Amino acid sequence: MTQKNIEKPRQRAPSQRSLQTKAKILDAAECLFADRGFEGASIRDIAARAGVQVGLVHHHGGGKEELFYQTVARRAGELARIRVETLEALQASGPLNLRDILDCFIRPYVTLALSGGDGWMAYGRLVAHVSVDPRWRDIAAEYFDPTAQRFIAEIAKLYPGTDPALLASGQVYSVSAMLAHLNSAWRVEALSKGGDLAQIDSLIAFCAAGIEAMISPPQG
Amino acid sequence: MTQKNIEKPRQRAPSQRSLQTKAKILDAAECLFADRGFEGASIRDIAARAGVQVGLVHHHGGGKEELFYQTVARRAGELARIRVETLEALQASGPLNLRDILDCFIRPYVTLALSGGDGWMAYGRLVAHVSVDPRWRDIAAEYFDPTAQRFIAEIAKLYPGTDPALLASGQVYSVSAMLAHLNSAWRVEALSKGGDLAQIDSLIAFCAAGIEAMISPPQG
DNA sequence: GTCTATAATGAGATAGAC
DNA sequence: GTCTATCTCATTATAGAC
Repeated sequence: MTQKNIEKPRQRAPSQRSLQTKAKILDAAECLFADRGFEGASIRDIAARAGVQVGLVHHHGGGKEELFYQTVARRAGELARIRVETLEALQASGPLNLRDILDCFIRPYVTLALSGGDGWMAYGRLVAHVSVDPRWRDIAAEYFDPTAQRFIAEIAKLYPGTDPALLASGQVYSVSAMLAHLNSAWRVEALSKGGDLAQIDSLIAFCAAGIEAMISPPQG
Repeated sequence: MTQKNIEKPRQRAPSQRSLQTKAKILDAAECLFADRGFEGASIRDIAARAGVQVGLVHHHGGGKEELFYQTVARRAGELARIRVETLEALQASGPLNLRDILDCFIRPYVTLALSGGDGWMAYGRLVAHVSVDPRWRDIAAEYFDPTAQRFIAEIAKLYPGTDPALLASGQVYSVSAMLAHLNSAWRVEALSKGGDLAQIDSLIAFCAAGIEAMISPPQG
């Protein structure tokens, strides 16, 4: 039943307590890396927040950089799976338009962030750090690019002959807007005193109309 | 002729050499803060890149956090001035539509980044850090919000009665897309092998159409 | 203003007992 | 696996000569 990657033969499975400890460490690392970035979060802060000893963070994390990778990787697989499953489920019900495809990409993530617990919300801030910093380009290439490529390919089917760079730009702009939607509520509030926050449908409408406008500019 | 802020009475104006040293320090800080974030860039790295001693960075910067503020502030005033002047110049020639207004906000920045020297390009990455991290909300409120408010107000004139939060969200999404345009060329390249990069007009089209779609959703 | 030198702290990482 | 204790190094910041 388990489909965990088995890289090396182990004597035995990790104990229940070990798994819990590792989860606590990843939870703490996720939150602190998200809030303060890689250098801004110290191993000691992470250990303190997880309620464990400093040495344990090294034992489970295998160094700070490796811990950062693990923190990003933990939810990346599940997110990619949900996105693709959502896409394929909707495709089974008929042909999709641009907005449908973007909806399958954006809505699962935003929904998880808003109702999947603090971890998923922090993960959005973490991904924002990864997206901004070329230093983490390997992480982005490994965990995010495959899904992004898949969705770009779906969009390309709708607009054959379109410059791939244009579609890629639209994807990148849309991801940045999605992350801003999740992470910049404080900015929106500062700029609009007293109004309600924009909802997810507005975000998806923004991205879909934006991509359409890029691809098919007004004639003349 | 000088319009520098004079906060305290000083014996004399700073020497030419002092100004050059301070500029070198701010240049180095700008680049390193932009690349590695606040904690990721050390005073020593900044001093080394500026070609000065560690003590001088403290002398001119007044501590690391104060140096970060100064680094953001240095170009913020000029950027805000150019944006508003561009807007008012275009307004003098006739009524503006949404795309015109966004053009006045986005194009000056992107143009400076692409042709105004390495400093302005690095500044885009620096602003991205400020925009992501609530820790710097005071900086954003002081240096970026007034201009953003001005442009939001102009857009609001075009769509009276629109929810202010919707306009603020559109502004935040647009800024995030603009920063992605400047900072995420590496991501676009990874997602579109070999194609040309999208140009600034595509970005503005993306933002304008996105905002229009948010404000006036398709009926039905 | 500039430079050298150093203080004071916090960082990541590890060793070894249990 | 977990914990305590420690090592080693880089960091910010400052003091004081020039």
